[in-house]
Amino acid sequence: MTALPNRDRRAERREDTRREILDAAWAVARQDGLENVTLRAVAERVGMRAPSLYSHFESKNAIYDAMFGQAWSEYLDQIEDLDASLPAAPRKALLFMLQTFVDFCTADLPRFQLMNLRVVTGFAPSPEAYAPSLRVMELFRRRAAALGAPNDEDVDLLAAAVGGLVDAQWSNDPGGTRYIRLLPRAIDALADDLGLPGPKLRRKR
Amino acid sequence: MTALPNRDRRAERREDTRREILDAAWAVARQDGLENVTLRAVAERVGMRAPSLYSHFESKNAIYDAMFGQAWSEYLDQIEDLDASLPAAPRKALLFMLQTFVDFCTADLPRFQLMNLRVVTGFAPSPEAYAPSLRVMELFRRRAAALGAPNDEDVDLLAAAVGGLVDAQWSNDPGGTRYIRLLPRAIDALADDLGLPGPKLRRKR
DNA sequence: GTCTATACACCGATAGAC
DNA sequence: GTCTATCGGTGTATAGAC
Repeated sequence: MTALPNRDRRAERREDTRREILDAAWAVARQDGLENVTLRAVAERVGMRAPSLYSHFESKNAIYDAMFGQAWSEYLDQIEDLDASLPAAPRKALLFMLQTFVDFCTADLPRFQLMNLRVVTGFAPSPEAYAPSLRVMELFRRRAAALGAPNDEDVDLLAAAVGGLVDAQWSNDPGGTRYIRLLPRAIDALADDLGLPGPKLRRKR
Repeated sequence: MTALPNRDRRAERREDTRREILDAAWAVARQDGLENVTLRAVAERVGMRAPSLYSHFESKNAIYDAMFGQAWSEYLDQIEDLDASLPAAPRKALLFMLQTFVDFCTADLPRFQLMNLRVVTGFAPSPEAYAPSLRVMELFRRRAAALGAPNDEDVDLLAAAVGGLVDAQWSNDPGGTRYIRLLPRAIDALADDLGLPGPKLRRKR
């Protein structure tokens, strides 16, 4: 009976290659647009021929799928250990949380398109890739409940409104702040409606 | 000196053909998805070969452009003569206006994607096609001002939030009402923030 | 297992005959 | 104005070298 190595070096290398391919895909997406990602362009960036990618991903949509999961996981990592640094005031805490999402989404257009819009037709995230986005939503619900907004509908409305602000920002004023600067006002309005304690984030006009 | 006919029959026929092509493009978009529209599929539907479309549109993006303008014009027509039938209560009037937009956007996914999202990369609407969407926004601002919301920022926030609701509806619960049913609550919250007179659309929890 | 070479069917677009 | 023929590109599939 031979001893098994305690690390599977082959699997590690495989995982490295997969990550390298995904990095290349992100780079191409940022340069040429999310749906202008081509297997040939990705392959060239990692020093391969296009068909070789099929040794690591079973299709182009599988690459999109992995990118989708990667993006949400990255955001999840960023907010997971944030409980300690949340402000005490409920509205400020809400703003802080949502602002991290807005910042994350406005920093990278193809990432936002992949995470929040259904830009790539024929692509629907697999349950596995969808999981981290559900965890984000769950975490958000838990924190909102702790702040005094226990209702799922409230969180849905807030999430949809924030997504709408980011989308409008990218669509109508890319690089500017015309829409996303309205986030504090949106939170105040909703918080008032929910009966969340003050103080208000913005002065009333 | 020969008399000119008072109608340019040739131009009329040309316009008819253009409209026929656009109708076919919408049909393909609804069947196969907005970005799976191919010139060959559109041409087949109108009984042509693909290259013949170039006699009527200078590129595929020009077809998208015309569709974009068509969609917004259609919505503009629908709401232009609505002043008379608006409810008297400000919040009800606001809800009525926004509900027409939500209904219009939830009725047809490719149309919504073309109007509100930037799904087709490399496509940006021409100034000419963009005009009717600006007229819709202008009309909306005018009516909101008449209802007591004269500030551009308020209208921006409301528009972005409504767009977010529709997008979340299509992305996470297509065919359902989970998000769009929150419209009255969203309006109440914003209206309270703006100091718009009641009565409220929804009972407070 | 990993990669290359090659092929296929499709895409948007153009040239030129009629 | 519509056609055929064709171009360079695409995603995808498979055979086979190593």
